[in-house]
Amino acid sequence: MILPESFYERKDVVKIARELIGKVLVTNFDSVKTSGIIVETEAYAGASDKASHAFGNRRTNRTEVMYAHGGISYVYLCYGIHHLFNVVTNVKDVPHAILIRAIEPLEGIEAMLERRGKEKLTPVLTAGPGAMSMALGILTRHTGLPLSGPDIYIEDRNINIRKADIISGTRVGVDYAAEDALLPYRFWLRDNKYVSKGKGL
DNA sequence: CAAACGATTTTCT
DNA sequence: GAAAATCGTTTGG
Repeated sequence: MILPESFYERKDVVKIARELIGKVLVTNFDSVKTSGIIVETEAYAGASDKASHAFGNRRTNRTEVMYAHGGISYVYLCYGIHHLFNVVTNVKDVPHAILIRAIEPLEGIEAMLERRGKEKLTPVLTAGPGAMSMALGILTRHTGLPLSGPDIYIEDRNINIRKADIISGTRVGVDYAAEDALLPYRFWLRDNKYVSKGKGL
């Protein structure tokens, strides 16, 4: 089933980030369906999180969509090249978001290989937020779309994930956030080949 | 209006 | 392991 809006509108962004592990992210652009199991996420707790674009309730054109109610997408262009896909959570005016960092490919692998210019299926295809977005065809113009479909949505397919296999740790690429860079806001599946290496660890 | 920078990935040494 | 690629957003004049 497709996750309902009530799933995203809860107030504990870290808990939602953990629960997204094992769910299935699906995109359906231009009649091409691609999907994968979410194996890595990071929580960004808005106003109180120095690593978040919305730290201190900073409000700009770019971050505006984070202040909407939960259940929509937030896509941000990083380093002028990479499109990073986030899920907006919590209620209106609370800018929480979850970065989806990696998936394990399920459907539309051929299309993903073509989008990435690859020939063989390797973890590099979708390990890492920029690579994953490109494989799924996600662009900045897809920001603000509802995650209830039809273009993009997240499903619960009752994939069995053992709680003990969900590992938490520090986030990647946010060293500048001082003490907030130490928070255990990153979650991933133990021993999964598609989890990005990040910089540390 | 001009300048600096980033929630990254790829490629070269 | 180190450095480049590359552009929208943000910030300062």
